[in-house]
Amino acid sequence: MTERISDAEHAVMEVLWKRAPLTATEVADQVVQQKDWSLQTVKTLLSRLAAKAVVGTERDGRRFLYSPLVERDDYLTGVSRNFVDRLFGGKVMPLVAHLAEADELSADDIREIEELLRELKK
Amino acid sequence: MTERISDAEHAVMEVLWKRAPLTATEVADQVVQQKDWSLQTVKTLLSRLAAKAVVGTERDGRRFLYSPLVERDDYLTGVSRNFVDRLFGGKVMPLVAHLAEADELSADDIREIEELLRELKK
DNA sequence: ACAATGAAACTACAGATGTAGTCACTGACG
DNA sequence: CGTCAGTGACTACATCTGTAGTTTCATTGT
Repeated sequence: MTERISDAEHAVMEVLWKRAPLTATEVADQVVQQKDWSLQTVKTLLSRLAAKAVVGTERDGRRFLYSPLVERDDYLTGVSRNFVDRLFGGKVMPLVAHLAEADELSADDIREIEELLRELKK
Repeated sequence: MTERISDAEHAVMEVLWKRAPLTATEVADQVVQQKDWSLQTVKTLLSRLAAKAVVGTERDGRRFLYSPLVERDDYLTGVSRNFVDRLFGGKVMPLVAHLAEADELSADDIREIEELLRELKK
């Protein structure tokens, strides 16, 4: 049921998740610092997101204010589960194991994660 | 530099990663148990993968034998890094934290990961 | 030698995606 | 009051993806 968000759209969402509501121009100003896109491109992405009801629009005089309609957390949960399911058979352990073996985990990372897990077991 | 592999193509790759080389028909036989695709669809996917040099072809008389040219591990590393970079700022901890908060981690999962980390620190 | 079979090659086609351009309208400015 | 700049709406268009169908060629059994 969760609407699909493409990579390009995701960059726009990140801006809105950081602060909202924003006008299209404000969003574009932020996005352009990351991606080399034109204002029109950002507007198109906002329209598509609005069409999918992933962002909401609120009229403000001549322009619109855009706000996310889905929580970043919910989105992350969805894509994370999907990712782990597709690539690691739904188990997180193999993912962590893989990252570790690929040297994507520093000693500090490991310490941080251990502490986090200790907290969780409270 | 790592060639993009689409979702559908990935399903085909999983079969080849399990066993290779295989003929197109053999691959399709496996894939069809998971996805409800026609033989032609699987052949198309194999062709696209071959065009991208993600699988290699070896003539065997009248037909071809297909084998993966990229290691599953390398592929996983690439997509995992990309995933963690895009969604969690490149840090694994927030990912684990997120999964934990979203109740995607069972107590068993946590124990397993802890043990894994302990091993790693050796 | 010929017809049926099976496999690769080529073609198809709609929907999603990335990346804009252009049009029309409206309020602000001179 | 006429012009311009900002804004949303609509249009564009090449690729990529998912999902096949059709054509062609070689092989194999009769």
